[in-house]
Amino acid sequence: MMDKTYTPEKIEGKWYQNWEQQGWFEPKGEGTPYCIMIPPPNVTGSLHMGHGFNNTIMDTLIRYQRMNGRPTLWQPGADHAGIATQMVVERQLNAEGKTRHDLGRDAFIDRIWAWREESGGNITRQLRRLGSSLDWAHERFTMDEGLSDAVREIFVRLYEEGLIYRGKRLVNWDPKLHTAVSDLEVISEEESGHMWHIHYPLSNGKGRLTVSTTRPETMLGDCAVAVNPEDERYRHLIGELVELPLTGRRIPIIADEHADPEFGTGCVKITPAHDFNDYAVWQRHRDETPIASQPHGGLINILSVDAAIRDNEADEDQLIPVAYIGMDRFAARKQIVADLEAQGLLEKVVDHRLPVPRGDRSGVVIEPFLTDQWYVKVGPLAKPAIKAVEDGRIRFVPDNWKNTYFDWMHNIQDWCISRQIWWGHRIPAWYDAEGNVYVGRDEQEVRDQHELPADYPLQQDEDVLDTWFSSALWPFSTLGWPEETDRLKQFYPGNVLVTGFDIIFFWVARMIMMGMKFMDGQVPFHEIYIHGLVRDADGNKMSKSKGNVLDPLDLIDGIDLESLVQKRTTGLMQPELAPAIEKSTRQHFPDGISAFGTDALRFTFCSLATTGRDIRFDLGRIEGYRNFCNKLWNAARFVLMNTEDKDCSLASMPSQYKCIPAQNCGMQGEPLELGVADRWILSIQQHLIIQVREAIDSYRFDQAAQAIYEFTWNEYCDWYLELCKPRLLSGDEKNARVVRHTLIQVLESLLRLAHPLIPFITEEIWQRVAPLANRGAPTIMYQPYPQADQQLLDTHAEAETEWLKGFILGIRQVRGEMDISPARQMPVLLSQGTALDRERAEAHGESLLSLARIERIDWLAEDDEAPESATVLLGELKILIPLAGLIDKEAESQRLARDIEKQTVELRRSEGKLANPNFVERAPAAVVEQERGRMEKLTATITQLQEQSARLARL
RNA sequence: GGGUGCUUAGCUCAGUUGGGAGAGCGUCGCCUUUACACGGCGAAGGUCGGGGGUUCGAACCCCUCAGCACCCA
Repeated sequence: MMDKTYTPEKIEGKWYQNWEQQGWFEPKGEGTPYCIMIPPPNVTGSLHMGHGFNNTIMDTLIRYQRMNGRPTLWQPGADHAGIATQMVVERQLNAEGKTRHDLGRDAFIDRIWAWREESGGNITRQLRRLGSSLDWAHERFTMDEGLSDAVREIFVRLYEEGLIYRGKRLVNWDPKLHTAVSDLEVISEEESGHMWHIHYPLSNGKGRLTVSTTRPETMLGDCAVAVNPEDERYRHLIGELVELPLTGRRIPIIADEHADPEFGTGCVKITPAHDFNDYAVWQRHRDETPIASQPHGGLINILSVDAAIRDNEADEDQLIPVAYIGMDRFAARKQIVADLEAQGLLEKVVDHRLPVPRGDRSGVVIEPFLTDQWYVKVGPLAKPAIKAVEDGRIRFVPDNWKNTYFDWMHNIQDWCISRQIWWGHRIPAWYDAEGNVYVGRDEQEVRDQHELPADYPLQQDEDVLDTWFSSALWPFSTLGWPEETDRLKQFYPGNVLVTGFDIIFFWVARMIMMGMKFMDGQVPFHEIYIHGLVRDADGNKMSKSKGNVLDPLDLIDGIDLESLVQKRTTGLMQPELAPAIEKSTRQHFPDGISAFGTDALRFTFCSLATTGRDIRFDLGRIEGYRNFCNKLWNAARFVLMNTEDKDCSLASMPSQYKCIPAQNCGMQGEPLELGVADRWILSIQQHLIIQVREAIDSYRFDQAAQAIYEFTWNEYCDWYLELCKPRLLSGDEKNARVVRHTLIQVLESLLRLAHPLIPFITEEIWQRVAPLANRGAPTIMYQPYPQADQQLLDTHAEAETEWLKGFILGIRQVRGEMDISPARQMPVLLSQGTALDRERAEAHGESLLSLARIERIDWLAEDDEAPESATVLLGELKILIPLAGLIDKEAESQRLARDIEKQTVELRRSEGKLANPNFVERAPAAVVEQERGRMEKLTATITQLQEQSARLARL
């Protein structure tokens, strides 16, 4: 006997272990391969709800295709998350009062590896708890040897082709982390600031120019003041010089389009080493003598790696005024503004909103900074990648995401790939004392290639590569590239990439570029399913600092309030946020979170997978789906109670269920005569199968989940099971056998149908149910996914069951509206009606008595006067429930009045439409016909109801 | 400034090529009926953001306004 209540924790762990131990997650079989590349989670982390969502979808697809008989590959892995990981370990060191420099590079990296050993397990444990059927034997990590080989190989090949170069450029510099970061790692948001208006006196003493700037401290590095060549106010000054305050330098006034006459004073200071726009201006003018003759050709860096004012170099004289040397950029700003004011050169300060760029990891203001960096020349790689999406070799789902992709790809900038950190793939470039650069797979190769003797001093580049560089190779590097492995042949290209829209630029586009470049122009995947991002119940993005993250495991296992508060408030980057987080946590989860189990969580994720961008995660939803699991569980419990150790007529399965006689279930092998209800449920299950397959094939997991839910609860449980009960109790063994047979068949295939979404509960129940259907097997995982059987479609049975439902619903409605207890049985009289009604009423007498709780059904003779009754109309048929102390006459007459009112409104609309000649003439005939039918039916119904109402009043 | 998306029941969301708006949760009423109270039965609840247009007919197509969200510069 099954437990009365579904308890996920009793089944989930056991099944996962079993599946994994049996090796069932590895690709098997001969068919067309199916492969999904996992978006590698970041080793520093633990999985959040977004991962849970993403993995549920991938696992559902994988399980679906596996059941369809295809060899499926879904390989786990993680990326090394250079900056994030290094930060985590550095924080640990800080707590010990050390820095990474105390340890040195090698010891520090050892330490990170050690840390990864313990933290990496966290993610894999979570993935397992989610039921992910990943091929664990082939887990990969971007820093493992094979993938590192791939990284070096690609770097060298791109370099040799001129697609990787080194250059001194302005980069986004993170002054806290001391590294360059790519454009994508900079988050620019509007913040409050100021606009300073500063006077720059003309060198000839005949007046001054006023520049406006949001960053006055950078003036120390100015090389010019630009005005718009069209600007009448300043045109005559072009070519003159101004005194750069505080520095004693003279800089030219130049003409450049960059100066916007509408903005501020129309005069812009040009600081090419500290502003991207100014750098561009400088590039346009650097050959002009007034610029070229300045220190460093006008490209004057004034900051240190910490974004403090730097010291002067030996040959610079006093380029940087000594007064400011060593001051942090913000302190320097204050001082410089004060000094300008003291000299009467500050005109005014106004409040100003401006976009401020911050590092996505460090949160500090990013500084445009002049450094040597490595770049990928992206243009040539982007071209074929754009074409692949244009001509449909790669398809976005939903389709319009391709526009986002095109937008970015058409305006793509060269990619800065070097990072000044230690954790990552070290750049395979070596330098000699002369400043020559040698790129190769390793130092020996470099020496061999360039005929450098072993004692010739070479120094490897200190920098490492952007993590996304290795992630971009993921679809082929994880399959063994550059070796030509069988896996690579079998599983590249993958079928679909499942991911959120937030990494289309970071990852998706780069994988396409690299994949096509190094896999002979073959795309890495054919479809990209872009899903929404999981947000909290209020629609806010989940983040550690907001303290609104949910751990999928806490939804599976449950967590009490105190532990949840604890979890959310420890290890915060900004500990001062803790009280607010605690408060809102207590408010949102006053009772903590109860245990819902993996299947409920997965079903919830599936049902949330609509085409929208935001997915609000509401506890009410998961609770509902936990209840669904319980419903399925109890339906199975009912079925098993009535079928185990009983004759289920295994010998005569309908077409798709052909099988051999079972040993453990007495069966006579007699032919089965399916009843209407049996044919009905089998028929609508075929519709369900079609629906679910279509839904999954088109990535509409919400529709798949909805259809399964609807069928299971509202058809199979609410109607079929209820219709079975009287038949099982009737004592008619032949009939009971048919019922048992159908109960089992429908449940068994329903379990297979639902398995990709809710793997655990389906496996658990299936193990008990399948033998009764003569399908016993070690796992449901490799059972065929149901296919609709046209022969089981039965429109007659469907129509007849609709009639039966209508009958029962009508009576229940009266009962409900009159607040009649279900315990109270009621007699029913039938009058009028067609021959078919009589036939059906006869055939379904028992079902009607049972489901509508009817005492007895009698037909009213034609000349008999009906007693005072409540009336339900079912087409021609009148169903009468004698009031007889059961129903208040007044209440019934009110009920009728309400009904007449409702129907009349409908009738008016219908009549109005048909009275419109345009409608009758222009609308399709079928629509007009439908409208006529509707009107006739309404008219008849209203007439009947009115008659009934009048009769009631008379009596 | 440019772009994308959203606005449907109290809440969260579905809604196929335009042909009488649905679900889950919540609410209200009746009920320990032998699978399930994580339940059963019934009910109430909507100017489909506002306005205009196309059409015999618009939640759906077009224009416009408003609000919200995100992306890019």
